[in-house]
Amino acid sequence: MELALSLGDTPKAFSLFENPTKLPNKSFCIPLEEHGLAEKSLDQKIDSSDPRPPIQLNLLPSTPVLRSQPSPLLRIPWLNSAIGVEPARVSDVNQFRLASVEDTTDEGAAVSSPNSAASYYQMDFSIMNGNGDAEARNSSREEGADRNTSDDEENGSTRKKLRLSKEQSAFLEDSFKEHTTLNPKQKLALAKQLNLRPRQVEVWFQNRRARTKSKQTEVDCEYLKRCCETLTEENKRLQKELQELRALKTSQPFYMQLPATTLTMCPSCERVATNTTGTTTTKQTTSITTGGHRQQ
DNA sequence: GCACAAGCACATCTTACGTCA
DNA sequence: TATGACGTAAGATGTGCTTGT
Repeated sequence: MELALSLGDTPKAFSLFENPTKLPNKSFCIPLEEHGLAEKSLDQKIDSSDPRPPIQLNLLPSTPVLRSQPSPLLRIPWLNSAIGVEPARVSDVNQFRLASVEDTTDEGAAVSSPNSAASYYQMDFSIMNGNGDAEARNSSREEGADRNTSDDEENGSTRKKLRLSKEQSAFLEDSFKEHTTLNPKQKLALAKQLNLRPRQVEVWFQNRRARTKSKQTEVDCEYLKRCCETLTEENKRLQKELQELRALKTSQPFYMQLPATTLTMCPSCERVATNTTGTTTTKQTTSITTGGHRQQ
């Protein structure tokens, strides 16, 4: 039995899954919501009056979302049961990647820049923004688009960072919910739809994945902490029980000949063992010496 | 096998924005 | 109320790795 726990980024440690992108879609996850760690920014971005359902992050430890960083924690069933977490099944959210792609370079995007008359946006987000702040943001975004066509060094001004409008962010979030990586066509389509450069969309998705992973790491840490606490308690309890049994054995040697009244489960192999004096029988027919189970 | 391009993760920088004294 | 310091979120950039051609 191969146990592998990780705090953070140790993808190499999980030899069971060399290529996470080929993992089955039955992975478990620790929903952030359960841990009260749902992204604050997400909450901020999604207006409470927004009729759309709240965006739920499927932060899958093993989804293709973060292809090199599968979180293995919830592959350990006894850990889940130990801390009382009922893992949620999730569906694959990123099943498609088109093999043939068209040109998606930013140069290509420049053709459909916001200032291009040939652009055919499906949604005019500059119109959708109803407040002056958003308008300012859009104007700054257009400055960004202008910067795309003219070098920063050209005007010598410091770059002005754009802030995506609520609508743009919500739209990107929705897209992210559907697929956390973009193929070039999707990237282009999103960029056109949102009046952004493809590079911006790409960067947004990269950052989003990174922050999702960061949050997932937080969740994993919390999860491991709880596991550790639970196991420590269990260890204490078992040590105490062992001491009592030893004391009993020395004081009442004949008592131990009686059959045990409790069943114990080996946490490593999950086999139920009936303990009697001097013998241990498992309820499974397979060898109990495998999988790290130590016969006592 | 090598070169190249594309895409990604990751670390980091930079800027906008909210909070608080 | 205005303001400056501070922290945080998020957009942007650079770098190295992987993968496909």
